[in-house]
Amino acid sequence: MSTDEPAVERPIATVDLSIFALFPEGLRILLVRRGNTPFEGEWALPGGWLHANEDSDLEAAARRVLKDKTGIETSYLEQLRAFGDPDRDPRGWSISVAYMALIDANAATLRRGAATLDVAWQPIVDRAVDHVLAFDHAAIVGAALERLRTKVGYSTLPAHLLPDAFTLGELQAVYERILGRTLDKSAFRKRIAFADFLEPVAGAMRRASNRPAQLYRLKSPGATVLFDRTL
Amino acid sequence: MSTDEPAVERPIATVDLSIFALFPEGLRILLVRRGNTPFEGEWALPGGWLHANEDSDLEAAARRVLKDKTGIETSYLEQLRAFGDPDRDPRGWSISVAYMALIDANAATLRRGAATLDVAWQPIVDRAVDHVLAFDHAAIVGAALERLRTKVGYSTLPAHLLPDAFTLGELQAVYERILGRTLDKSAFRKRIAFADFLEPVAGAMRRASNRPAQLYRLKSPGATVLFDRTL
DNA sequence: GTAATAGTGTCTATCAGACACTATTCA
DNA sequence: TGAATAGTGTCTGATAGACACTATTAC
Repeated sequence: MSTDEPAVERPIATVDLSIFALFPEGLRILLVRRGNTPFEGEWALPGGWLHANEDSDLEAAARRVLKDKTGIETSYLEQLRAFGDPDRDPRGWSISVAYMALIDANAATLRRGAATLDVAWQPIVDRAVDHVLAFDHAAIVGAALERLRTKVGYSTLPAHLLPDAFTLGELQAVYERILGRTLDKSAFRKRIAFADFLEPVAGAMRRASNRPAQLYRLKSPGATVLFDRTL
Repeated sequence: MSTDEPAVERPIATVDLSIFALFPEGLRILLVRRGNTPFEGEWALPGGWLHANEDSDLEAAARRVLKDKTGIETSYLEQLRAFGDPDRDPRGWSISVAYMALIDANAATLRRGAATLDVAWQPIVDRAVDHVLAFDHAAIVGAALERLRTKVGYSTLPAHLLPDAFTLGELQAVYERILGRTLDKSAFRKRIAFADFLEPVAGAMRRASNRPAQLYRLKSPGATVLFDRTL
């Protein structure tokens, strides 16, 4: 890092979030409709400027946005990467630090916010959103989906799309829906048992018109366990 | 992304590089000694401000820094992530977009540059640099080493630390030095053959006082192949 | 009983790692 | 010849996936 600060303006810097949740119809992403220029009226990722006096770092800014839009404070949140070039924002050279969050759809209470016309869960169809998005947000969503699909294959990440307690059958269904293929029940359970990241909730069972299923929760909700082989 | 631009100043934004190369004594990282405030006289990662009229995006800025310091244009370059908080730079809220580069030590010609007092390959000892570094660059180096060591286990990444043509024995030695353990020759070669990312250089052999070894090169120097299992 | 899902056991093809063996050069 | 590294073949323990089986509930 040199100190030859150029006379030109510093770049615009924002934090933008790809917040995913699983619905009965499939995977959805939280989008907002912009109430201000540029791209007024268009759909975009929730995000915003850094608040210099409020945000202690980039992740804190992302958590602030997540809480503002969904009310959720504890959730899986991971930085994807930074996107930056002179053209993605018509106001000039800009940097977006992109984050991905996974939440339980039932735990979120959407909040529109002052600067947005609308906020909604939009379906993911064919690995993309079926809307034109503001800025380069379509590319950011593409990178987030790529990361999600890749990481699902070798991590405990999908558990964050479920409520705190869930059955192994429900967890397997989440993996299958995101991977887009069926998994063998026996092999899946061996893998989960080996990874050793779940603990049974004592006495808690999911009851239906069949044999009841044991409920499990994450041993360490904050830690994501990586498998050493793909599923 | 909302448009409620605060009255406060936009953050400082820089690109900083962790450039690694393998020397006979071990892994080293390229550092510069700063010639300007803040942290004048201290060692830091090579990096700098975005050049609004010159850089077409963040990676172009990183490639510009890489070329300025080493003369190298083609190299493995990967964004780590962005680091940002109000305290890492005494001048105020700042963002560093961190990149990791791997180069062949013999291909680099170090260039000091106007704003730096010195530029040198510093050894990596115990997963860190044996110097106090400016800003939060020690944390960035730690993240780069973490990414390097993790990714080596399941990718073709170490090949970029070698010259264009190399033997399988040399490639195995690079994996072993970065992983810090020996690998079985037979298993290693089976893995490399399965990954199918090398091609023999016709007729080119490494000669010594033993059986000559076939030289190989990357089929696609730009693409990094990921294994589906760890080494 | 049936329907439905939970949960477990067994078999097998595959493969990573261990290890030994052959091959080819220089000195 | 010996030294050194290149390159290959064989065996074995571990295991992912296929598949069948048992278990337990509601109705």
